[in-house]
Amino acid sequence: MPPAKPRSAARDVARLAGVSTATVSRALNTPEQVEPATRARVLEAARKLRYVPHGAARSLRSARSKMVGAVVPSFDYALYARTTSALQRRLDERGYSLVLAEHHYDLAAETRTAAQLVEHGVDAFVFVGLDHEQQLYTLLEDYGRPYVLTWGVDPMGRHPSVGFDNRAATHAITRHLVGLGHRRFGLISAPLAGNDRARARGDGVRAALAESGLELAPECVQHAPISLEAARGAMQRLLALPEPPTAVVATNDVFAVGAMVACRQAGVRVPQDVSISGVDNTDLGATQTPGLTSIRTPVTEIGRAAADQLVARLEGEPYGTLQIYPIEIVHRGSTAAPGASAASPG
Amino acid sequence: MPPAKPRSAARDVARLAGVSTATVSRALNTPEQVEPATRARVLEAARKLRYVPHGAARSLRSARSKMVGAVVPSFDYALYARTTSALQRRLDERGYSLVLAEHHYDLAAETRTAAQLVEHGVDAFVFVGLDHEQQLYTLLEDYGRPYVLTWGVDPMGRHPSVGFDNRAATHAITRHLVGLGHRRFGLISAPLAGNDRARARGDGVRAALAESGLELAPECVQHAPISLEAARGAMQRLLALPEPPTAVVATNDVFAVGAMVACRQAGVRVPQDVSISGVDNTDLGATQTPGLTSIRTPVTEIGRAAADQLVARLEGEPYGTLQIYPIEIVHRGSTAAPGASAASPG
DNA sequence: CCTCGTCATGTAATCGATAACATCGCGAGG
DNA sequence: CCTCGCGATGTTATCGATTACATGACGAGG
Repeated sequence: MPPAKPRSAARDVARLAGVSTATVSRALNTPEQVEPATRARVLEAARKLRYVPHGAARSLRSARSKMVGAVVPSFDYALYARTTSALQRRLDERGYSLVLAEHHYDLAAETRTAAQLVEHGVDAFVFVGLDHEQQLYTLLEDYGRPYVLTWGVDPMGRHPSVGFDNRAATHAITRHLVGLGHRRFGLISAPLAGNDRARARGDGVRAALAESGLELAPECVQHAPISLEAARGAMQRLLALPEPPTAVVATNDVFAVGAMVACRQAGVRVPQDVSISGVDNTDLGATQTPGLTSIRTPVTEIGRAAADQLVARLEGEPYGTLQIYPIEIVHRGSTAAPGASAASPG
Repeated sequence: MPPAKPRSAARDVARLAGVSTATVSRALNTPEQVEPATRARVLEAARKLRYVPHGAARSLRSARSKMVGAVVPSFDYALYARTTSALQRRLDERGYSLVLAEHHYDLAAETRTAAQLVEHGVDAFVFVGLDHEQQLYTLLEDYGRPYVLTWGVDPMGRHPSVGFDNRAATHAITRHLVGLGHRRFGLISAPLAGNDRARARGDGVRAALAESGLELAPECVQHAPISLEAARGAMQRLLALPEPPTAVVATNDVFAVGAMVACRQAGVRVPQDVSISGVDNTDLGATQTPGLTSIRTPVTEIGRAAADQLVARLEGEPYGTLQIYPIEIVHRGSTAAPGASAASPG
């Protein structure tokens, strides 16, 4: 490595501009406090020296790093990526940076990661879902770090959250399927441990069925890690049942597409032999043949709202702690009345 | 916000353990330098007080933040997400954290973002592709920050890079299609500005065609931003040509799937009427009907190798600056001889 | 003409961990 | 028995920007 040119410090800028380091700091941070002529000299000097303030020194002194941390389950799931992208854009507009980490659906890892980020001086946090270790909340409170939970709304309002009603999402889809005449349902869901979204979505299915006097047979419920491959296996098990379901509700699009793949391979027709629905309305589902009926979830809205709330709190502006966005069914060709001929293509 | 409990500092741990702050620091960072009994007392005290070292103070003094920054074009493209995920896991294993940012295919934004991260004390950088502003390299050199370019390999070896031969990827696919008997080709590519991957992939197509005395008609080349919708439009334009191509090479799977959607809507059969191929071998392509022929690219390998190289450089270990991974065609049903009946399903 | 307040700027303490240097104690070698 | 050396630990200067406080100049009001 070539010997690094020593970075310019506030001291160098001060010398060049003929002022003190205090004035440099003021010219950059509270420009209205400094004579326009002086300010101009300082800014010019800073530009010439390509001065970049030393963030560590700044956070050390001012206890502010202008970094927001997001700890998501996985980068790999398209939805979180979209939300994170929206989050970053909005933070960027407000002069904050995003630090991103994943915990691979391990809540203990999530707490450890958050601790590391606190160590690095991250000012505020975004988490996914409502299920978290008590220890995480303790950490955040001890260090006075604001946070927002996303993708779910805390019914008790104990934690600031932005999201939508996960239960309502699958409830709406299930009602739709019941309305089409389905009576025997399957459910493909993520493991429930530490995943409130999966629980709420499962509950939505059960509640909608109960309203019509139906229920979910235990053998018709399959849990799988979020991957196409696992979902394919889950669907294969459902198809192998003596009396397979005529409608399968998947708690997200990845599961639903995995299920469609399994049907294709088994020669089971969608939607004539089985209807399949997802949640999240991803490109993956939308481009299948037939198109996947799904629920549009407020992916980018969540990211933006989380950013707005955190920045507001950090800057001492007013903010609301609970934001619920509406969802919407997107009908495509993967759902139809049982035994019907193909629905309009999606 | 409840009044934050003042965070425990090294001083508090020192007091509780009956040692000096220097010993606390040593017990945590260079444990072999401290008496086992003392070390145990310190660690116990740190645990009790839930002590988290102050990262800003540490970086200020030691000029090390243990953070690696990755600036990617977009979180939204599944491939970068996979690579980033692998990168983060490996960094985590080595005791580093990942700071992630996106630049939305804007190289000036990329440089600005990197400057911000330097300001926050990020130790080393990962970038995507070979095209970057000279100013970015200057910044990195001035501040002595190691970096790796990913997803492409620098033929001149001027910059450390890990990736694969983008040109070879489309070259191989095009040769395959020529071998099947195709003579009239289409290309759907990302805009070339600031995107060396797109350029290399386009070159690969042209080179393979040239070897068989063929060429790409100008009207058969479509540029589009990376989105399904844009790719659909591009394919519609190709289909509207007086003499549409019988084989369309897309420079990534998103384009290819967008093209398949356009065909479906236009009643054009894949692969009988037109063959379509992608690059990157994503789930999106793999689950289409028919399955998309694509190129498996070393997504996770790139992330891991980038992490390994940077950590090695930061820790003063030996490292190689150039790593090229092999690629592989994945044949599925979307490619066949022109006018053939359906190939084996994918 | 003198005093006081205000605005612009300088001076120096400060944030918390690290690391160079100082010190202490103990065992080995002369 | 004394000294030297080394390992363990303490003391303190330091990283760079911020900010409380000090200073000095200038103008208004008595």
